[in-house]
Formats: sequence, structure tokens, C-alpha cells
Amino acid sequence: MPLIAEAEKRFSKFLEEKDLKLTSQRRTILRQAIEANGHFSAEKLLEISKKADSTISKATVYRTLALLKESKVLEEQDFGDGRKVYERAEGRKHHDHFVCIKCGKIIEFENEHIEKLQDSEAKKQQFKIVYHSLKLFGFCKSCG
Amino acid sequence: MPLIAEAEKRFSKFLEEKDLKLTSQRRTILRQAIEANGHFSAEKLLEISKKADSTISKATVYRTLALLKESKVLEEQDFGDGRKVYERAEGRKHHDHFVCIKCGKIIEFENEHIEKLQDSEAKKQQFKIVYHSLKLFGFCKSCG
DNA sequence: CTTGATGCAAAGTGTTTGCAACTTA
DNA sequence: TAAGTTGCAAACACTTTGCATCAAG
Repeated sequence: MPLIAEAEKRFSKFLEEKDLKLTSQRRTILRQAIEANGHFSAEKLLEISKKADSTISKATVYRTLALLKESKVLEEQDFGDGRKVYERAEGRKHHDHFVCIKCGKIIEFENEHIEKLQDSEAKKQQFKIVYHSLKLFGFCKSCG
Repeated sequence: MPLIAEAEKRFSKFLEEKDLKLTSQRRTILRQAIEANGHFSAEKLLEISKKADSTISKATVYRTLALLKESKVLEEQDFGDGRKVYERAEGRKHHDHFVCIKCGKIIEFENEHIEKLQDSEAKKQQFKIVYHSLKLFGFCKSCG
């Protein structure tokens, strides 16, 4: 199933369960978010959504973003520059990030072994992990 | 050497090298930050610094915090609630954090093995790590 | 006595909210 | 047509900045 159809299906199911409505604005924002295909900020999403429908407001983007996050269509990332960034979550494996502090480039990686060590660390502390965030900041290959 | 003396030494050396001045406000804020002994926000630091010297302003706390961070007396942490948190850095080993999403408790831990895996992952990507942040969110022992 | 530091209030950021008008189910 | 949704602008929370005055070196 194509990404957008899949995301729309999940989102509309989520909305229905909560007795919320699938408006044209929500549909537009969802599509733009999925098509963005990478990491984007709320501001960027507003910008591209406005291109598809110029009447869409900042408020609606923020409100929709909260719903997309809650429905797990998107995942929120915080790279510590005081701005939140989103990426498609659905059907993707968990991964962590390298963040270049020079050019801002984000590289994803997966490392099952690290996850296992986190779990065993959690066991030691009798802590129940719900989610985690690992970010490695530094210089990428081109900026190195 | 006691913590405060050590921190003052490092901070005054840093200021001197940069031709900056060690004012009474900076000294007060530094002391309060070290005595705070744990994780604290800028707002909290302002509050406790005002108790020691009621004339200290918000602007000076933020400006001093930037210098304490730059001089590596303090380390900045971002727990993703839109607020930055600081902790003493000097003479401490690097460590990561568990963050309880119910009570807000922060538990520190060290795991050399995880760090090594990060390094080898970085090598794969030809990425040069400068610093990193690992946060495990979930429920602590008491909130479990 | 020169240069940097301070307090204040105003200005910035990114995000959220109150409200009257408008859509969706 | 009832309930949720929208755009707008104002409100927010946290942080930064301009400026006249003050103090460290």
C-alpha cells in the first residue's frame, strides 16, 4: 500500500475512534507531511501546506501535528535547538540519529545491540522504558 | 579541593583568558549553581540566586549560564519539555539519564559499553562525535 | 578611566488558546 | 443540526537584547 494511503487509513481510523472529524485541512497537512519524506519542523510543514492550500493557518498545523503524533503517524524529535522536528513513524523501525553541528545534516542509524544494553541498564534500575532518544552530535563526513 | 573552589578557579581562569570580569553577581550565581547539586532550570537558578542577592536579574542569570556552559563548569541538558536544565560538569564522568514521565525524576547512569558501540557506529558513518545525549523515558521504580 | 557588566523592560522565538464563524458526520 | 474545526490575533513560556548606568581591572 502506498505511504499516503496507509497514513490516511490510520489517521482516519484514529479520528473516528475519538469522534473527531477528517477535514480537508487535516487531509492536506497529512499528505504534505508524508510527502515531505524526511525531517521537518512545524514551520516548514506550514510553509508546504500553504502551497497546497493557502488558507491553512499556523494554528491548524500545530493542532494537526499534535494529532498526527498521538496517532503515531508521525514521531516527534527534539534536536535541542529549541525546535521540534517530525518524521514519518508508521511502519518504520526504531532508529537513532547523528546530527551534524556544522551543516545540520541528520543521519539515521539502527543498532540493536545498543537497545539491548539500554534494556539491561533499565532492569538494573527497575525502570520501565517507554521510549528513548539517542542523539550523537558532531561532524559528518563532509564537515569532518 | 572543595567543589566550589574548584569551580571558581576554572571559571575565573576562563574569564581571564577572555578578558571578561568576575563580578559579584557571577560569583553568586556560580556558587548557587554548584550548591544546587543536581539538575536545575534557569528559572530555579534565578530564584535561588535572588535569595543570596536579591538584585540579581533574570538577564544576568541567562548571560552567566551561557558562560558557565562555555567554560564547562556546567553542562546543559534538554529533557524535551522545552526547558533547558543544567548540572555540574566539572570533574564528573559522562553519564546518561533515565527520565520518569510520571514524576519527573531523573536517574543518572554510566555505561561504557554503550559508548563504545556509539563510537563504532560513528566509525561506520565516518562521523566525528563531539558529544551525545541518551535519554531513556519511562516509569521509575516508584511510578512503575 | 576604559571596557565590560548590570538591571530593566521591551523584543524575539516557537507554540498555544479564546472566540466567532464555519464544516463535517 | 449538533459537535467539532477553522483562522485570526492575542496570549504564552522561555530566552535574548538595547540601552543607560555601574563597577572591575
